[in-house]
Amino acid sequence: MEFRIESSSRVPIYRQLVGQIREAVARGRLKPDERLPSVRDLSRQLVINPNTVARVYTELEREGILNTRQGLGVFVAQPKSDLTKRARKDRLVCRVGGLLTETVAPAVTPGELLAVNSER
Amino acid sequence: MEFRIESSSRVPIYRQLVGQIREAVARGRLKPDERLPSVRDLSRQLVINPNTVARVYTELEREGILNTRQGLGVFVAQPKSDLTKRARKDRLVCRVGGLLTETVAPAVTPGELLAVNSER
Amino acid sequence: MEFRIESSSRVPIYRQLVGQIREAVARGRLKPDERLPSVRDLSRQLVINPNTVARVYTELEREGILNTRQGLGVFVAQPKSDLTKRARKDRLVCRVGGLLTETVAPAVTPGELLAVNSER
Amino acid sequence: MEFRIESSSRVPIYRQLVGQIREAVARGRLKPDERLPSVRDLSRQLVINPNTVARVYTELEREGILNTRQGLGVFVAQPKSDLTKRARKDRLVCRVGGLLTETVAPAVTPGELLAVNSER
DNA sequence: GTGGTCTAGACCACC
DNA sequence: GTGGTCTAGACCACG
Repeated sequence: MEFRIESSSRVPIYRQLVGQIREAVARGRLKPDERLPSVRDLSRQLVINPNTVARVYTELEREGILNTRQGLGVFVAQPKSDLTKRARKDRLVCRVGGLLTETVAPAVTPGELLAVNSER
Repeated sequence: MEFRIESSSRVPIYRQLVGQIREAVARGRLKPDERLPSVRDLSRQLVINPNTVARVYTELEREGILNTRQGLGVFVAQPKSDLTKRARKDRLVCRVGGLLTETVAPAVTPGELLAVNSER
Repeated sequence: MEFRIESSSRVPIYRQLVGQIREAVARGRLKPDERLPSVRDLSRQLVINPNTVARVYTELEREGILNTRQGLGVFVAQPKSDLTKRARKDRLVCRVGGLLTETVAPAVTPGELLAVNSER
Repeated sequence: MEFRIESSSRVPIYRQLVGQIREAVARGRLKPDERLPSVRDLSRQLVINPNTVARVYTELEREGILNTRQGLGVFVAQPKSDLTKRARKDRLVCRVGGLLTETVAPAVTPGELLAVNSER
């Protein structure tokens, strides 16, 4: 499993990582009980501060996506309840709606939106 | 035209205002050549610093959404050229795509996305 | 003789007018001893503040391009010496050079520059 | 890399700085991924307010010339796409054209223009 | 009156 | 340490 950091992005590094791990878990690229790289390894690999990686793991543990086992490492947690999935979906729907109004010229047809979705 | 600032929000004041004005222009609640409140008036009304309002106007002017006329005030700009519209659309499509992967939930159907769009 | 003000421009109105009159005189569209519109007429025509027009005439009079005859109006002055022409040319050469470095990507060929010049 | 502020100039400090950095990047004196002085350092060096430096960096980032990495500093961005280069070129050609008519002196020969270009 | 620029100094998020 | 945001208050150019 590989992660990528875009240092030119305005999105904080820790948020980029959180997002990528969340996505990997959701898509099954990271499976329950699979072990993640250690804080030190991942920080060296991405050339970022170890504190930043630690923060990412902590945050995802609070969300219930990861859990740490003392002395063993950080692991993917068991799948969550449907309730959480529902919450995530609502959040997405809300944010997309926000984007649509934020952009002044919404000359985007439904078809184009779907094309973006299906490409991914 | 009224604006609201939520000081409890984590979103910077100036970004809240930028968003509201952008949206108002996009929705036609603010029309081309319409004058916006003066920097001083709006800052008094929202109880924020005049510099913060000035920053908002400056940023929106750089985006081509507003333009200022020295000594007269700040006005809604004429709609942009198709070229710029194209650029905005590309930006939107790209950001929506990013959202779709960032958010874990693939449990959103195309129909739901469109519903969000049509509501607005 | 007609003048045009672009209110969306960041260039101050009075500077736009000064430039247009200077150009008109230089190109011979306004000839020596020709009378310009009165301050009040021109301000009404352009829908700008009379003070602004007055400032323009004052500035051009200081430059020796116009002169006012009390009770009669403002007129185009007699042609200037070559020394002033030389000074203007130097100014232009300097400003074009500045533009060329200011723009980050000077992917403009000499031929293109000349094309701009000849079109006008 | 050194910057100079002329406080006697009518050009705002932040615009002087923006121009110098833009030029340095264009000329290759500042190379992609090179780090610029921190806001605090540069403000101390030039004896100006940190906010003014921050404004410069913010503006250049919006232009895509710089990008900031949280907690690390501000860096020269990678060269832009051809599309953007094209836009810049168009802008330049347009502005040069404007200069040519604004300035009264048509007494500049094509050869002189080119001389300015090649000197730089 | 309008916006534009600058300073001084504060607090915050991120690394 | 880094940049980002906000406030307070000053002075200037423009209309």
